[in-house]
Amino acid sequence: MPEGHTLFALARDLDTAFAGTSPTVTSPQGKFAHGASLISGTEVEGATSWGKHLFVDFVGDRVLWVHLGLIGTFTIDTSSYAGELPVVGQVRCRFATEDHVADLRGPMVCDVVTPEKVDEVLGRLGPDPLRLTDVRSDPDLAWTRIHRSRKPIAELLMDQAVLAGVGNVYRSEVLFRLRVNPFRPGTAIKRSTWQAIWDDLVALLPLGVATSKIVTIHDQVDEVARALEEGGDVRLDSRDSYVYKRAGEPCLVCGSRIRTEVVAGRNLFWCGNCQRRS
DNA sequence: GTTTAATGGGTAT
DNA sequence: TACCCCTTAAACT
Repeated sequence: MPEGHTLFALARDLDTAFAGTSPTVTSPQGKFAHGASLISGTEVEGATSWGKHLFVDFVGDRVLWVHLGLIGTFTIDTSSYAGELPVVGQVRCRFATEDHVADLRGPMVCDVVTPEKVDEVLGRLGPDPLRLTDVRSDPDLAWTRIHRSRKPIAELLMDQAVLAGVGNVYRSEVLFRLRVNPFRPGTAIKRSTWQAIWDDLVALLPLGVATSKIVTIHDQVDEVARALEEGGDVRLDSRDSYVYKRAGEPCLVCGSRIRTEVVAGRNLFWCGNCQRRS
């Protein structure tokens, strides 16, 4: 269930759990047996993410490269019996120390690679709104591709070479929040509109990291942002969206029926009445 | 019990 | 554009 916020939080949590340790790495399911043997017992230097890609750095220039795809999960268990945690289901890769067990299931990519390969992967990815401090995360890099492309903006937002980390929920929701017509070609999008989309993602994704939910409804965004500023507990029970998965229901703003159509291979949701901006 | 959808993306046609 | 892969839970029969 991964968009960029999920991977960012996962990298942070893996880093906390395993950096400086030398976990036993196995492949209970067997499909990663060789890769696991290459890194098992080696010290973890740290874990980072870019967009939907996760990298776990090991001493000795070996990197575990993971992409969860549509259905992958990577869960960390910190129970006191973690070292004896039974294997449930198809576990491609397990990290285990005395204190923690992390199980990877259903990834699209799980490979041991070199730092050079990581650079190659990063080179194919656009700016990540969660990595603002990195020089590679310049929104102008995305703009260069967007304003030259005749593809609809709803498709461009999903293109990881344009923008890294946005998936099917954030694209529908951010386009609604900014009232942008999802079918406008990149060539028709105003620069100020792109800047507004980027700025909104920069604001929204950290809320996703903090809550493990995609928060886009304005009231909830305000509530979570305030809680974060105050450093308090960030809790959010409901999981609402303006348009995502609400086909046929009334728009929360104008009451029109929310529409849906497959764009870039996934179900796009939008309000035809509210979203007219270019 | 079987089918489908799911916050993804690569490769072939 | 179509097909394929990966896993799981919910929606079907």
